[in-house]
Amino acid sequence: MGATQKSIAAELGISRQLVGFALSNHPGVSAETRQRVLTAAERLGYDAFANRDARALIAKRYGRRVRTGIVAILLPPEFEVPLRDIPNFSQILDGIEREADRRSLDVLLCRTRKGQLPRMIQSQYVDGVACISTTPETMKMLNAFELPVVNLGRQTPGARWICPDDRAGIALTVKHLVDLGHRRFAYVGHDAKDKNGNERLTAYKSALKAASIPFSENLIEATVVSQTLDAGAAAMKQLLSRDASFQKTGAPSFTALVAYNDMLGMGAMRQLQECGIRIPEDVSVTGYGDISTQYALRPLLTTITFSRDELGTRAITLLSESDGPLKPGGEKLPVTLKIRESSCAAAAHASK
Amino acid sequence: MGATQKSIAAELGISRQLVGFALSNHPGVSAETRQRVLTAAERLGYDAFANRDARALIAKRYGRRVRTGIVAILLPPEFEVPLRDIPNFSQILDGIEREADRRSLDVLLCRTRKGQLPRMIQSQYVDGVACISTTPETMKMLNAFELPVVNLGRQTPGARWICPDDRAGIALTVKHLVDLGHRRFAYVGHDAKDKNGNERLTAYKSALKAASIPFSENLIEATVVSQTLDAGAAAMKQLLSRDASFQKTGAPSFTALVAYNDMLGMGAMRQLQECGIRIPEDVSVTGYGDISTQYALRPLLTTITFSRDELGTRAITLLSESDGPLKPGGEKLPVTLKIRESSCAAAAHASK
DNA sequence: CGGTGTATTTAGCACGTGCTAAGCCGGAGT
DNA sequence: ACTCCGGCTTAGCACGTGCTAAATACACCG
Repeated sequence: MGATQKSIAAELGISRQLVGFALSNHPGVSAETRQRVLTAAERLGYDAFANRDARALIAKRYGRRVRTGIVAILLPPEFEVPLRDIPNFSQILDGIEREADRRSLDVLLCRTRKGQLPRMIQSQYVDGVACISTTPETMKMLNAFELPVVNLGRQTPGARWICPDDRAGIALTVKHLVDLGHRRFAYVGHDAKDKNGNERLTAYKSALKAASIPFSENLIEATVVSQTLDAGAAAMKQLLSRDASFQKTGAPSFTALVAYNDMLGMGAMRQLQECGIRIPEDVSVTGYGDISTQYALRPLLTTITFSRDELGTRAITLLSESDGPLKPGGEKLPVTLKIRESSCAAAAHASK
Repeated sequence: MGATQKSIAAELGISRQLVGFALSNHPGVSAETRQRVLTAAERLGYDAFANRDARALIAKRYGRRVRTGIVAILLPPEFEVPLRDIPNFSQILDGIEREADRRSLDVLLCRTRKGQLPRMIQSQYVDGVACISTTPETMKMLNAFELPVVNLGRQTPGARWICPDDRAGIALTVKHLVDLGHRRFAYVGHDAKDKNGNERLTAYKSALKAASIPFSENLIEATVVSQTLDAGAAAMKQLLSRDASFQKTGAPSFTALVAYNDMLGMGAMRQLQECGIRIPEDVSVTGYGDISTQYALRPLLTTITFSRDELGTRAITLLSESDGPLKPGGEKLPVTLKIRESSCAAAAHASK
């Protein structure tokens, strides 16, 4: 099927090596021979890619890397996050796939298996790796390879990452709530070990400060690592159990709730509703990440959104334009506030 | 980095060939030597996969195929269907990915580029191909390769496919509408060249017959190939322009509309609404495929759904359990009726 | 015509593997 | 002692390629 240098050489009655030189634009080949080789190669359907085993082998011989035209998407381990729970995964993938297609790259989906990096990555069979919200530990492992690697949606010091602009996002949500007249805030879903977690909480605090709203540590609730609806509900349960106002009157001491992300926000919302608290009339809730529309929960979350497409395309662009490791650091994507059904003016609450 | 047979041999002071025999369980190697080789291989981190170039090369030498541990997902060309418009793509992918992970396979996303099959498939670098609703023509091209190939969600004669059970699905929807008291039906979105199209229309006709409902060719509307909202709306416009009752009274001659799929159904619904026809009060609409929840359109479509997960897992199972071409033919997945907001009793219409 | 230099071509190695055939070595049979 | 045989080990080829070094062809000059 696929032609080889040998078969071309046999066709033209010259040596295999000469064909190799001609195909790789080596100097010292007569123009006439080169032309003959090229046309014969065309005619016989010679495809360097088809014989990539040999090329890979020879590349190893000379300590070079060979481009495979494959970029790996490293998914979080399955038991942690099913694909459909990755925020708008198909949008990210859409961006990735479109840009990869434009650059004639293929996309390989793979996962870490029991702490081990995928063999396709370990054996350097990809041109780059885009990670979906991967842990700093895994990023560190990836740094050992001579590959461009970028983490999407999660800040990881010492590695390259692309994230939504958390500071701006939280500032937008708090401003939105303040503009609606809210003065008593709570925050749910902080993870002190997480870089994004710290950034969002810091932004939250400084946004409150900017609006001269008092900040109470008591109204922050942490969650376990698993970011599920149940985790959000549990966190809210905790928060309410410490809330003197809620214990006495059934009305929480806050009218605005900022959640670390949509999933936790929805969980917290569910818990609030189960306690007879109406949303948004009693408490306005905001999320982050804009995944709530996938779920049939009401009300839809007011949240922060950003272009998942751009996240994907930017990642592929970054990877394909470098063939060595990327220098550590991050870049932030612009965010917008999506006002939906879970937030309303605090006045409604006052007049109840 | 990666150990080779050579390096193991050097370590043990034996020949490279002996190492090769020991590793491939060749008979005629003393038990002691074999054990020494295996422990040394373990210790040095010998990974057959890492040296797959050489294995691929030698496989070519002996006319064998070498397993790469990669299955390709062949997407429809980009300009036709963006990923997010593939019905519940992330669910299918979820099933694919989970089963692939379980079998230690990786998943490669690729597209046909200007009519050409992806090079990864052409050069036999995958162990199998799962196609997403691919055309019969492309399936024919794929049949030329010595690979297991299966088409998902579309019947393709001469190739292997997995589909929802169209006959049962349409029977369910028609029965649902009949049970609601509907007697006057219309159908939108027929494509005579499409196998599924024919199957659904045939099922539609025989379901009507079973309920002794008269069938009018006049109340079937075809569409162009592109299955978009606009195409659905255009088809409905056509249908209404031929509808004498609608022309005279503004009320269409049908109270139940069966659409070939959700996308066309939603388009048709939009067109009906624009003509002042209420859904479901005036006309009940059903779709097929259950993708409407992704869109913010109201009312949500009553539709046929099936397990996208199962579609994916079944595909991977099929591919990974065969290393030659699959014999042509299909299998059908069980479907269920999802009653949502677009259908209601015909009585409501009668009493209006 | 022989020598010298340059343009063009070829020989050969290596990458790491699977398989065939040939080599080695100890014990049994004649 | 010589041959033979079976178990174990090694030599060698091939897959297709990129590169180095050697070989060949060719033109030129004294």
